[in-house]
Amino acid sequence: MEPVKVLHEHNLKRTGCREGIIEVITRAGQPLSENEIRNRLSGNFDRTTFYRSFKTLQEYNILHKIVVDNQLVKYALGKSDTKTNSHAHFYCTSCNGLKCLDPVPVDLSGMPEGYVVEETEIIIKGLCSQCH
Amino acid sequence: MEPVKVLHEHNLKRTGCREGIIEVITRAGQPLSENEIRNRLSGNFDRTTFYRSFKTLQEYNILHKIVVDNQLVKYALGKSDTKTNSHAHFYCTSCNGLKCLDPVPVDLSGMPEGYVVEETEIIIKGLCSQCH
DNA sequence: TAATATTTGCAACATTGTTGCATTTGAAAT
DNA sequence: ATTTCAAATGCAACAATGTTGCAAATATTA
Repeated sequence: MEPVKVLHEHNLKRTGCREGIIEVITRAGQPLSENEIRNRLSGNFDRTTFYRSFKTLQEYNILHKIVVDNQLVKYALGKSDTKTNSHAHFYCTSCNGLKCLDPVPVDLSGMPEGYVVEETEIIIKGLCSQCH
Repeated sequence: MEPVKVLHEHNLKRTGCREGIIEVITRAGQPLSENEIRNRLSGNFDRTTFYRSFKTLQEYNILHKIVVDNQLVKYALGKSDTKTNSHAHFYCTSCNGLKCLDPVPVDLSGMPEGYVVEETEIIIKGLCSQCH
């Protein structure tokens, strides 16, 4: 969907930074890091503005954050989801690319007594089809 | 096992920082952050030394790093493992405690064509038995 | 005890992220 | 079209986590 529409639907102001982020990630078709996004954007935004935009867009489930090995952070469109069916992410250790996968079933029958599960996060590492 | 023995077994020099890290995490019985470790240690070590010790101990599979939501980093004893049976971690969103779980089966039958899986990481979030 | 390869501490720097505050701006109301 | 004002921005400063280079200190081995 058009970035403008997405923002309007959520009653968010239309700003260059927000629009740009959505558009760039949409066009790339895969999660991108802050730098990857910045390099693809025409406008020049302060880092604070970026982070505030990321935060807002995450709060409205317009995008979600993925962290691999800490220090490698990328952002993807859509909301991340929960519980036993986790929205998983694939990380290619060769090209550093990320890919959102369909939910991967996780067997939580072995959880210890008294623990309540609210959400699961899965990072699957390996080689993507390009790098294999 | 005694910290000294662990180090000796891997032909690592016995230093206060390495010994202390192993001992403190062993005693705590759960993964600890850099600060939690520092506060429990008697000696006062430079942050660089800490990180180099963590690195070495990880290379020798004496401990492993766990990252939650990026920015929350903790260290645990033992090696983290791989593939379809992932050594999972439970994160309590109330007390911020971490717990290493038994391997949790992950169904990777839905992986796209041409992708090679080398390792999976799972963070399960929720409430621990104390906080429930 | 002496030799030496490792480890340490310090300084500097990198990345990711947040907060406070004054200024600017998008969009609704007039 | 202009006014209004809450929301967004830019800047400066700071925090957490982590790395690199280099000289000084130290653990083990001979």
